[in-house]
Amino acid sequence: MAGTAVETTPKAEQCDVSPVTRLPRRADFLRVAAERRRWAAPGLVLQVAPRPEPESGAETGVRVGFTATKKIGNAVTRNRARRRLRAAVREIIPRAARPDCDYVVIARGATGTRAYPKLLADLRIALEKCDALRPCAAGEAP
RNA sequence: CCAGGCGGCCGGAUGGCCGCGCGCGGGCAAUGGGGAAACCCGUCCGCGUGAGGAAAGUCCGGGCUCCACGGAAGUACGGUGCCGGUUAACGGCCGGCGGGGGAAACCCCAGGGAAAGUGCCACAGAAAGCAAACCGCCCGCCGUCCGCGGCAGGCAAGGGUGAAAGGGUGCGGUAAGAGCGCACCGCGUCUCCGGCAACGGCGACGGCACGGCAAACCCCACCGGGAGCAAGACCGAGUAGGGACGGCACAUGGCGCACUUCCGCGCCGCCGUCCGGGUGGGUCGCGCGAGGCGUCCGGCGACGGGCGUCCCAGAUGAAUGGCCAUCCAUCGGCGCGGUUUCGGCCGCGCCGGGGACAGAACCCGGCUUACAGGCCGCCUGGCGCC
RNA sequence: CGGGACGUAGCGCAGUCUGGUAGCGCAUCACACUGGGGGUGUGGGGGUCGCCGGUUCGAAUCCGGCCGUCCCGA
Repeated sequence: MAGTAVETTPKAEQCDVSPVTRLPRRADFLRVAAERRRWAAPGLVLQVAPRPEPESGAETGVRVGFTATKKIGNAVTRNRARRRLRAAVREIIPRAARPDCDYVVIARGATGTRAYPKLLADLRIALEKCDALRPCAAGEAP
């Protein structure tokens, strides 16, 4: 499924990839959570909020933050969950997500053990359910 | 070969695709982007480098940083606790000593003081700490239904209670008994000897006087200022109810320096100038160190010293990864072969499972706890063979 | 990073300082009162005292080490 995006060269012209940066501040996490646009999949929870307009107008692409709480395990478990989510996000978000939003991905207990293709599917479905699919990529959804 | 004990070490490997942090070099992007500013930053390529033995728990000890701090004596509080050594230091470690366990190798022990004092020892038991006598034993006298009973004394062997009952075992001794006498053991005191010491040993004397609990209060000896990298420093915007400095005013009082005493010190009100708080703003602190490895010397050892060599993570919503393949170690099942002390063990093949505990956050020395599996060395005991 | 509290019956708590018997309320069970339910009364059952060691004759209690939960401060 990663191959489909690579092969669609003509589409890539109109649907170019957005650069992904991290969301580092607690205030941003709170703002995204307050928006209450969220979807819980078996492997992850996704929260979405429109990015506040930077008046200078320079878009920096989508911003993504990760959360792994103590509830899902010790430090090793949390690190592994966050790294898998990071890998999944890198594979999906730049092409499939609306570029004018901020995202927070929260790890769940199954994040570390869920089969990777299913984790990718979880993220796609969550984007769709949160109405955060990139318009031109909507038809590409499985 | 089997069983056991001790010490040390390792803790998956190789490859493919796609990525991350930091450092260095080069190209492109510049009149560049974000931001109030300090300050931070792109993209492409190459090279280097990137978690642990416990990085964990945060139980001790230090370095470092800031704060506090005048001195003396005593008190309080907390910790440690056989002796000697080691160390920057320790509650760690090493070597001894003593006690306990084990057939042995070896293992375990908060192991100072109970004749400084206070307290406790439930239940049971006559009696629980100071000597005493419930059943009992015995001489004498009296009575007698000849079983024994009473009185006056002597005794603590035996019984019984208990975790513990005023030394233990044996012989002698006696009316019965008793360290009453003797031997051995234990205990105490003293002399001498060995040892730096803890302690051990020989001997003499004592004739049992000294129950246990100090992880009960306590006594003795020694140690201890407080806080922690969110320490702290600088930069930026920028304020007063805070601070510093200068001037004026000023007490007899109040507060503070753990407590007390003595001496000592600081602060309090007004004006001016400068600084200054929060907002988890930014940068530094932030990796050459009680450092790693090798080797030689001293030491039983912990450890110390010399020489050579290496530079070895620095994130901050937090890099060190995601996915996959093969191999190896290994586990379960089946089959075949070998061996056996009939419990098993070893080798080969096939199928399936499948990587333990766990992630640096200022650094270091320990301790404690978790951990699939494996390797090496030494020691003790048993069996077999030569 | 620093500090503190708690863990005892199904639930909520005493007992721990000062060591020897684990107790109270609710719930639960049986019986009685009632035509039945509720309610009341009487009686009963139920606890590895978070786990592992140590001290002691004896540990829920004292000491040490682990585990878990919660709460403060910076």
